[in-house]
Amino acid sequence: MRFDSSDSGSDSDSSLDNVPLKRKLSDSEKHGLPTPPLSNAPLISDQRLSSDRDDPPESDGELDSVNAPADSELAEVTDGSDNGLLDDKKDLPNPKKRRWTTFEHNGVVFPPPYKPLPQDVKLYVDGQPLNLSLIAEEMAYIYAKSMHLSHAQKPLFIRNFLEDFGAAVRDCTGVEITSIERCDFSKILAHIEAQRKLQRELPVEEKEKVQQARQEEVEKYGYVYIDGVKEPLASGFRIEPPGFYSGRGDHPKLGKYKRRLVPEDFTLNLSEGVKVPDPPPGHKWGEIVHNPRAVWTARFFDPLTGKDKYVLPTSGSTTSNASEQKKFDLARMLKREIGYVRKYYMNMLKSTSMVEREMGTIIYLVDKFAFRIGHDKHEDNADTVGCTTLRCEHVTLKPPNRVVFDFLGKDSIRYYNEVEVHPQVYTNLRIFKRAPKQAKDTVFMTSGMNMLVKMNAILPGLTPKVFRTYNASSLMQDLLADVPDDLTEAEKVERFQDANRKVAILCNHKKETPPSGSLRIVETLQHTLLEKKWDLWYHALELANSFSEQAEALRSTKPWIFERDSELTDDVIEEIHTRIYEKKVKLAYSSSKSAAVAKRAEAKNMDVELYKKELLDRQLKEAETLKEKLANLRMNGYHPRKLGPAKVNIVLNQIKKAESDIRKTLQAIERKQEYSEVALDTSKTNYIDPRLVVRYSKRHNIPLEKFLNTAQRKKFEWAFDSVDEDWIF
DNA sequence: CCAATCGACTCAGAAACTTCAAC
DNA sequence: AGTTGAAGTTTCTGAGTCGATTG
Repeated sequence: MRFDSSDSGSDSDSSLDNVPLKRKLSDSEKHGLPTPPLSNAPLISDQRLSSDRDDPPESDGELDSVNAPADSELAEVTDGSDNGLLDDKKDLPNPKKRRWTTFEHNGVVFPPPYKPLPQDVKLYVDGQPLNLSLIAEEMAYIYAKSMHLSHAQKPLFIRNFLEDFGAAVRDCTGVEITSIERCDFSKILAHIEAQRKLQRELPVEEKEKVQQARQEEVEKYGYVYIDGVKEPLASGFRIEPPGFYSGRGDHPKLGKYKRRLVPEDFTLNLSEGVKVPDPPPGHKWGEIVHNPRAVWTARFFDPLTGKDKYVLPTSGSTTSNASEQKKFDLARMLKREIGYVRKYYMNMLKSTSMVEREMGTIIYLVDKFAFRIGHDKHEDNADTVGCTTLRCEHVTLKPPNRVVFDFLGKDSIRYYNEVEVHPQVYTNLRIFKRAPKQAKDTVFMTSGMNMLVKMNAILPGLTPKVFRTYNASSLMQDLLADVPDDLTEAEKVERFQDANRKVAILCNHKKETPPSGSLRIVETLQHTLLEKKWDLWYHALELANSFSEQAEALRSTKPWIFERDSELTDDVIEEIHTRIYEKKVKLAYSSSKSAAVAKRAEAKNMDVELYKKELLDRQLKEAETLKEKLANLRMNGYHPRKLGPAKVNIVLNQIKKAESDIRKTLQAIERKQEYSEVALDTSKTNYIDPRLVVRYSKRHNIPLEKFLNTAQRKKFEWAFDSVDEDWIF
């Protein structure tokens, strides 16, 4: 037992009194026992770093079995005079360091100016057309373009929109708009639709011209030359047009107007002596700076959010590749040290210092559930939380050691998970939840910033995010290792996707699902399923009617086959029958038109048209006969004709086929649904070490294209060569 | 000194756009 | 054989993290 039983689960925990009310680290707490001294002295010896097979035992990732490190062991790791991680830290991007000597680019692309609507296209308020100022009209136009989107339906969005748009309308017309219902955008909407249609129907060569112009724009503005090397920029070099704020979740500023940006809003970053790009005529750049410690080319202050926005090099650029690789190598470093790190924070869990105890608990959660750390944020943001900002209402305790987490995380994506935690973690959570709180009802007092300091003290370079990367990549590696060699390529691709999906679930990456049943493919599958269920039941009835040995045998082994599925109501069966009939008719028409039929006619030396017609007639007749037969079955209560002994085996096979079809269809539906809410791309692009993908591809000799799309392959080019099929994360 | 804020970067899902394939 | 919807891909910009700076 790692923890004193008197400590865990006991109400008499006297250290409760020590719960500090301030998010503040006193010196003694920071260095509180029983954790090792946390000076800047390196913690990790060379030997520990160089060997990844040396880790203290862990039972398949279960923390519960991790023992606290013996003092001697800690002493040993504390003693190391040289620290590989620390060395590595020297290579981390050092913001004080110069990143370039020459830094040259052509500035940014502004969106085209607003083109006024034709005279006869107006906004109507209370049935009256309004003569809007250019700016008010532009707002109306932009709103009309996106009014169908779901976030634009939210009352908050409409309220904020009406506030800003209403002011603009009042300024130019004196009309007060008090509700959106009084506004009629239909004329503008129709105009937008007409424009779109025009765009769609543009001749091919015109479309190509547009494409080419866009390409030239990319060539001119889409790159920065860092020390003479051409590096691609993220799409932000195209400046965002005016719009209405589209924050996620319940963001207080949803629907507020974002005005058009002008060159005066921008700061450009360039090296001294290079040509400053010409601002658009009649304008000046806000500021020109020479900041060699940063790689952004342009920046503007967004007055709505109060934050700076940057134009930066994008994936595939040298700087991005380097930090990408650094990120994964740091995560690999954590993998090698994870035994040590886990012991360390498991030790903290029962510290007499409440701050230490909190921090241990936080690291446990970050490690085990891949939570983001969470930082304090300003109130006029959506109410989302990370680990250190969890409030008591987000954490429900269920004795003896189950916990339900239910909160909105980044992008207001809901995290819901009921889990088992280590008993000590459970005890700690109970103490923290019960402790008297200041204004905010947060579970923990420690801030995310304090956690950064703490983690860096445990392992230089370690941050909360590293746990996410490490756990994602590590899980991916384990899951891929389980894939046997003798599967087909398709199966191996599927296994890769399944692994990818499990990683995405760990990271809680989600996507909006289309309303259930709206997917045609799911509907078809559901129909197929019902059809197969009908098949099964019908053939079972036939078999039962044979009074054969086989029927009796089946009745004793699989009695359920003879039972009518609860979904097969009379109405449903009638629908199934209609579909079967319609399908047959459709098939008749399409097959009679096929080239194969024409060929057959020629082979028989018959008139093709005549042959086709005869065939069609025959098949249509068959369809009618089937229809009647099915109708009769329904009418007389599903009594198929008596089955002769010769047919028994045929029907048995049909039953077998129906059974397997049902199984396959159910699997297909399940797979479809399982994938419908999970976003695979985010983890593939940001958390799974691309070298794992390359290794899998090489090991099973499957082209990389099956796993990564064009953009991802470009992004991960740096990983292609360094990896063989034995590479280990 | 240290908590709050700033600056610069990575991560994120929705929507738009493009291509593909099934009727 | 053209339409239509789904799947794949790109664009867009918002929302985090985290190291440095500041008051």
